[in-house]
Parts: sequence; structure tokens; C-alpha cells
Amino acid sequence: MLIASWNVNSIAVRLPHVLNYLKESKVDHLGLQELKTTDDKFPYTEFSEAGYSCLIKGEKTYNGVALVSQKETSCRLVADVLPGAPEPLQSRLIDVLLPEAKLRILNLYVPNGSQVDSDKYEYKLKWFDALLTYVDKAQESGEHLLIMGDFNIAPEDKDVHDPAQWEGQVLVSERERQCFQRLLSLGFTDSFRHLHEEGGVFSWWDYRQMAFRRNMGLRIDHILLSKSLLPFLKRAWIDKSPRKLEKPSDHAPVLVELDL
DNA sequence: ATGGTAGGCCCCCTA
Repeated sequence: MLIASWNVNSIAVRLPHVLNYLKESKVDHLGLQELKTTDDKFPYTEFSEAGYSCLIKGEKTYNGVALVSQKETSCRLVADVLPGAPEPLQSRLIDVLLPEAKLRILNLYVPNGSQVDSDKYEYKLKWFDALLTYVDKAQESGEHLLIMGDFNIAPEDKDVHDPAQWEGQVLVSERERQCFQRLLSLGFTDSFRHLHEEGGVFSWWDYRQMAFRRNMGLRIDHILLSKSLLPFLKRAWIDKSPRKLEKPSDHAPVLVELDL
């Protein structure tokens, strides 16, 4: 089973890239973030013609998440709001159960946080607190649990192209990293880091300053596996190829192959 | 200290 997470920065603009990617990569389940569209404008038809069904939670202008799954798989929506999330409510979580695999997939778009000491930063931390409570409870179900998405957190300095320049900034700050570690300590493993020790592998590069060409990036998109899932992990990687296309998303897809 | 680019939208906001 192939599972991927991709912040597409507008599904309207990126639809051709996403459809091509599904065709080429044969991904079974693709979590999307930053749809930037309402549910009624989501391109269900195009995905359906490509052989995929979609569960989505959109909103106007910003945010929005979806899980795109091969039609043969039965998927049940568990939740599309995060209980206890701060106001204003935003579309940042979709929780889907795949009953046959006893696998639950949480697809997230964690708030960016804008700047340390801003209201948006506090929003991010509060949102993450609500997430921890939610995940803690979700674990009681006994199903395999996979948490993926744009976390907007680079867990370690080796996930940052220039740690000195980024020190203390949003996406790398200590309080954000503590959030990420608290999530791991609930019993999850960063799939990529589990299989790769090396730094300098990134999932996001700013559109500005030719950051991608200079590999000035951060690893902020992750796929976390519950303890029960870890034995099934075969491969974890980041696919930079879509980032090289014309009009790319600023994020690359992150993937895992599970022996499920 | 700021700007650079991209996307959406109602001419600025978010990333």
C-alpha cells in the first residue's frame, strides 16, 4: 500500500499535476492540503474519472484538506473537525477509516503560525494541543493509526537548510518542536526519519530567491506511524520531481510504502 | 530591516 501527503497550494491550479502524479506513482491514498476551495467547487468528477474517490473538507480562500483514495477501497469519514480547536474554525483535519485494513488515516494541515509572538503562533500551539487530545483518544480504538500532512514544523536542525538563519523562527521554534515531540511520545514514529539518518532532505522550498534550485528548504511534511504500523513500513521518501515542473506547488509529496 | 513569489480575491491577506 502506497500512501502520500502533498500540500498542493490550490487544487484548482494544481489539478493537472495531481492527476498526473496519481497516474505515474500509483498511490493508493493521497492526502492533500491547502485546497483553497469550497467543497462544491472541488473537482470530484476529474478524480472519479481517474479512478479515485475523495473525502474532503474545504473552505473559501484558505486551508482545506482531502483524502483521495482508489475507488476499490472502502473509506468511512470519521471526522472533519478538530474538537477543541481554537476560533475561528478552519478546515485543517480529515480523519478517515479504512475498515478492511483496520487503518485510520489522519490528514492534517497544521497552522503555519506566521511569526513567533503573533496571534497566529498562539493559534498554532492551541490547535496542536487540541490535536494531541484528539490523537490520544483516537488511539483507544485499537486500529492502526497513520498521521500525515503539512505539520509546518521542522523537527530537528538537520531538517533545516540553514539552522543558524532559522534559529527561533516559526516552523523551527522550540515550542513548536515540543509539540511535535509530544505527538511522537504518544507512540508515533516519523517514518522518514526512522529509515534515513541524513539531513538536508526537504519537503518545502520557498517560491522566492530560487530556493528550490539552491536546496534552501525545510522538512515540514511528515507521515507518522503508530507502533502497530511500524513493522509494516517498507519505504519512506520525499519525491522532489513534481517540485521541478512548471507552476509547481512549493511542497513536494512525502510517501510511505506499507506492507499492508 | 526588508524583500523576494504564488494563490485567491474583491485591491490585501496568507503562506
